[in-house]
Amino acid sequence: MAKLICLLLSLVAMEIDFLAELNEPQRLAVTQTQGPVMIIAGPGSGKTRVLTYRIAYLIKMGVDPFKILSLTFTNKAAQEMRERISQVVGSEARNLFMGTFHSVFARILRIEAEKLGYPRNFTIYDTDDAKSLLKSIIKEEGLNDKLYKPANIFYRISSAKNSLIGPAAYANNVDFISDDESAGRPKTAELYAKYANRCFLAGAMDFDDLLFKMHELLVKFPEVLYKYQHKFSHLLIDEFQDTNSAQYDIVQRLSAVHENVCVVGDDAQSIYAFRGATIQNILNFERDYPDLRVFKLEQNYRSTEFIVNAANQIIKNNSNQIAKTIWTEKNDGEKIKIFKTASESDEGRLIANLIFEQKMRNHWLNQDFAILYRTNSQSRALEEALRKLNIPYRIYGGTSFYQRKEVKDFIAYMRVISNPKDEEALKRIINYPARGISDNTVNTIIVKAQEKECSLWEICENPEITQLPGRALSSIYAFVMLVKSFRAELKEKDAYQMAMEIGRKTGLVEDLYKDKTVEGLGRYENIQELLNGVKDYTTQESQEYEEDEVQPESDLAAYLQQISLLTDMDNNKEGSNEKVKLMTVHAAKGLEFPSVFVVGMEENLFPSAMSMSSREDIEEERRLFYVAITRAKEKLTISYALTRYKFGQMNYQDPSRFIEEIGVDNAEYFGKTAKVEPKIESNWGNKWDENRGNSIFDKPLNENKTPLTKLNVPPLKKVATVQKSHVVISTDLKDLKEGVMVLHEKFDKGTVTMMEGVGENKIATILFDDFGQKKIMLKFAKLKIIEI
DNA sequence: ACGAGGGGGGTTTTT
DNA sequence: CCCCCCTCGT
Repeated sequence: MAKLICLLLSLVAMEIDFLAELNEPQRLAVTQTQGPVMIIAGPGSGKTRVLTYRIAYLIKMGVDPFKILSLTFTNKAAQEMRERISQVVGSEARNLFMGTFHSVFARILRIEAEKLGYPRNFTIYDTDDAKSLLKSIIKEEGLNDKLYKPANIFYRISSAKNSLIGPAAYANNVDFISDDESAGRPKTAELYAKYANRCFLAGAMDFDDLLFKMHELLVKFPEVLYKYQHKFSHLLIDEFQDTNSAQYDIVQRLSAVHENVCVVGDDAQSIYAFRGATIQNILNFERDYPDLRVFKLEQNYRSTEFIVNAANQIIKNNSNQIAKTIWTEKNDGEKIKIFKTASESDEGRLIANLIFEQKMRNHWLNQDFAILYRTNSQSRALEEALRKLNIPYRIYGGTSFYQRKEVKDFIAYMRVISNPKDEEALKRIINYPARGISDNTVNTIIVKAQEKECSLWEICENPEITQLPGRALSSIYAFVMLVKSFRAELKEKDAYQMAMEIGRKTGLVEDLYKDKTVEGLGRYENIQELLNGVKDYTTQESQEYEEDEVQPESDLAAYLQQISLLTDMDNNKEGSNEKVKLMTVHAAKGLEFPSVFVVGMEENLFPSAMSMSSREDIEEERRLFYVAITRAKEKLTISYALTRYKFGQMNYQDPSRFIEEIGVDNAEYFGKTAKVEPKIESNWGNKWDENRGNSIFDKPLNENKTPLTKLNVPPLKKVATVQKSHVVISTDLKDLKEGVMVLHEKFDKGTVTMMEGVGENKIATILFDDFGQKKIMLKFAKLKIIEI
């Protein structure tokens, strides 16, 4: 009785808590626990809070956490949500089934794999593995690898899988086939079939297979479908606008019995169409669930008024959207600052200075800042500038830790030991470290495996049938023995012990240890880090789940599956909490920062040149910009550069069309001219012709091959006199080795003198000011003196 | 078997 | 420019 009262009291207390913290639509979205629910949630509208409370509420209402499946976009989001829920409901939160689509399905597939003919410890091929396999298939088929590029074929296969089209269906699919034919790649369907078969023989699934095979599992095995339909009584899907048709199909199937499915999304923030995501899912959802309750969260708690206004201004240029108006009560903010800079490095310096200044003025910390860009390669110039001001930063995304060569090699050993059929891993290590198995031998094994329709490993176990010479055979025997000796220990050892064993027996760690070069040291440290990671994983797993029904999964296969789905975002590196964060806009989805910098707002960069062929493309880029600016809570700074290097070639840039869309009332403009011009006059080159005194640019660039370090001073040539209101784009002498371009306003007056002949493939230029003191050196040929 | 050096190709975003 | 791949030399 007392217990019941307690429960009631806590329910009441909780209800009050919820009511206090949630606004009306949020509260409705939380408490509508039965039946299909769709929450359209604008940026900063408390979407995560609603999801968190909804799950907590479900648990408090007596739903078993084991029966709740919550699919998020990143593992980190899941982890954070789990923590927040456990603050409300306690340790029960641990039993929630939470994670990304990919990781949750991988977990289920691990349990059910054998039904599909896969081993339980199947490997997950990452994109590199997949492309490498495709590359060898293309080669084996004797196809022209200029025409059949692995990346391209991979993309085709990926799109097919995301539309639930298997190899057989692909071969009969009019759209796919006609596209391939007109692209001159009629063999694509065949390659798809071969690829799928090879993956199967290798006991491997790629990322898309995790969805595709999950779907197959539910379709082919009604008892499995039944099992999971009843296991999960409540489904929650975050970032629904970024799900693809395969994901939607699976969600529909899983929720078909109870229809307790809650999707949360924002059509205006859909930015993953390129990997099959479709807003159509949101529209279909209304069609497929007539009883659907829809809630719109339109109040933004994150950003100040100017930012929200600008966001609304921008998104209204898109034709395709669900009507909603985001509003905020925070009306005391400052305007968005828009900076025009001369070059990429100038932009970097500006941002670094602004961060420095804002830190001082507002007593903000490094972690309050984020710099967002369209492409990963843009981080370089920013890094340089931040480093010069000693501002600690951390880059998210880009080449992940697990993709480094030495790490991949080490992991390949673990993969082969866990699943010897894993072809890609086997190929990596079969002769690494060198053990006398040549490329030719490996090719013979591949051919034989093809012939026998089996994995490479099975050939290695019986290498006699290849009729290879005795020397090669004995090398293979030795290799097989090595792997088998590891496998024998698999049962009694956890992942960490196995990893240590591998490091010792293969000599991998020792080899790296011996290498005392800087790179070698780095590689050694990476392996150490990897081993630490394995250790953390094993201890964590066994501790956390000790008293629970959940099985500890600290074995090698589980570890491997987990890391292959880990993103850089999930990686909480030491000290990254005190750093400025650099990432692509895509990676910033779902995050927020007090001060946000959106850099490189130039036409052909953002929007990307690759995404301007259709209205849909442009609209996705616009949504991406919308996502970018709505990350900012208080300060938003946008910048663009007038020049940018691309393949070592300097190009003049136009400001992004999106800058205009912000609206002049929401922004202040800074830079060389006071106002942002919608179009920059393209007369950059003309003035030059008038001013230049000779034609050093006409000479072939690679005429002089003196290395940069041997800096001689050839005779000077007077080229031009800079007049007032001219701008010289040049390079600081100290920046020479990095080739950083700067805009020098100081050169209001002065003589520009140039010389040629320094640096490989480059023409260097030296500028003197009138006082003959400051020397500024140009590394690049394309000096321009322009009038503003 | 490995490295240096030439040649060619790429230019988006990611689970 | 940068990175990958191929070749050729040791």
